[in-house]
Amino acid sequence: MENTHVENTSVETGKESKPKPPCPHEKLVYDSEHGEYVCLETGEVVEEKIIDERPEWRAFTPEERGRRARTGGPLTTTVHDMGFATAIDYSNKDAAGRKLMGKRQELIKLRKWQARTRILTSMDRNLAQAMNELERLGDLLNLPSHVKEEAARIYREAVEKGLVRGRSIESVIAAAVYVACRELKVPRSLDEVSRHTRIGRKDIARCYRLLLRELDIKVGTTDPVDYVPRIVHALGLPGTVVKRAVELLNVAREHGVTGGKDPAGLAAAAVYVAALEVGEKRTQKEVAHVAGVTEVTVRNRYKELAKIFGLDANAV
DNA sequence: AAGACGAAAGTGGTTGA
DNA sequence: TCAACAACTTTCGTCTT
Repeated sequence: MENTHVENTSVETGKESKPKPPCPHEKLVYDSEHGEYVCLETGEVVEEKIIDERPEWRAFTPEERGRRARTGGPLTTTVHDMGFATAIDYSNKDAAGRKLMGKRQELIKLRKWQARTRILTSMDRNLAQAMNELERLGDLLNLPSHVKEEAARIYREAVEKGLVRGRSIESVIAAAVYVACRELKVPRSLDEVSRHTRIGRKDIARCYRLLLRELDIKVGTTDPVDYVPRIVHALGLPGTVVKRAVELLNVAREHGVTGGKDPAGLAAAAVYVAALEVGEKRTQKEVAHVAGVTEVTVRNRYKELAKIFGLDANAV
């Protein structure tokens, strides 16, 4: 990674060097597998520790309870009532610990209403269940929290428009997750999403299209570039490979060979070539495996890339 | 022996009548 | 709704390292 800096600056010094920041981080790509942002200019990992905004739900023992650093629920849309919930407990004390003076009857009545209104409408009930499912699915897919938030927002909107009626919560949630991934450029394939649900890819795809249409959401076609960091990382390759692979993909796009092709396959081939170039060879099979395509597809894309760049075995 | 390459047949999804 | 179609996969054989 460091060499890249050196390379860059030494090239740039041609035009009278003012000390630029080593990496402006203008083009960042999210490596969702590891919760990192990777800079396309330098391949540098920008931020590794994404803050975990999830609540600290669990405290099984009194000691654990004491150790919980944060208080209060997170104010997020992934909690069905936005995190606003008041509980009237059974100690008959108010928040300051003073005894509540009202008649017992009154308190009992209050509690009853509280229980009744906490999950007020069927919509709230639906959302509560959906958020549960979203949390589960999000964990299995290693989704960063902002994606889950977006999925939650989409789902909420879907419910409000009555799109869930007649469909299973699970399938709409899965579709919402998929939409959020596409929107936020966190590459997850339809297959990956469906693998963790009981819903087939077909149903999810149908719901996905429905959401796009009904909620008027636009998602760009998947950019192969988005897959690159994930593949590179999975292969344990240096960040320079990311940079090079992205360059290759951009040139390839200009030559118009990327249309209609599986983006994962394209990314895989680019990574394969880039790895070869930096002398960190990986087999086609390895690359294909982590990219979720077959060896043959990698090969075909590779052939097309090779034609453009006129590279035979050499060419560094 | 393992990887790279290519041909041929099969599969799931999209498109256009 | 059906057929044509393109892209991808599976399978298998051959060549190279």
